[in-house]
Amino acid sequence: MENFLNYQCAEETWEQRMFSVSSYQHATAQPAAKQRCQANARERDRTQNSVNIAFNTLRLLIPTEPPDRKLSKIEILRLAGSYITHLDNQLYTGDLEQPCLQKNDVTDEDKSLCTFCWSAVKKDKSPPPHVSYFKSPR
DNA sequence: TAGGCCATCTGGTCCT
DNA sequence: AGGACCAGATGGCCTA
Repeated sequence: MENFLNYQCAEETWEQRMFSVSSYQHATAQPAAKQRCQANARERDRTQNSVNIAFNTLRLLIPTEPPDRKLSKIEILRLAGSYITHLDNQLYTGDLEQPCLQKNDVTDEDKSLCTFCWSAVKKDKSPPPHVSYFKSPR
């Protein structure tokens, strides 16, 4: 029974899927299978319409270069955190003209500049080749 | 080809 | 009881 329920049903209705199993299984497992497919559909809908939209909404708030740069979900989360830190630094110093400095202990002169300040500072010139925009720690 | 990323399925837990 | 939420497993796609 467990094996029978362990199937994919994204592309077909549960009734369609029922035709591919034995009549015994069909007769005994139909209600459970239907419930499972309904639960799958709800979960699919939740992922697509709640989780992914939330990620997309968050993505729109993160400045990148280029603006439409593709970000993975983990990058969105990490950069959102970095961006909040960046805004917090600017709020703390009260000086929006001065680039905020990262609070971590990086020694490289280039890397001591906040990732998001790079965006403002380097708008007219490209960054050094060893510094990529919005690096995410991996 | 290995690794990263993603969508989907699944079963468990919690909530209403 | 049924739905929402969550995390693990799995398989497909893409890229270096």
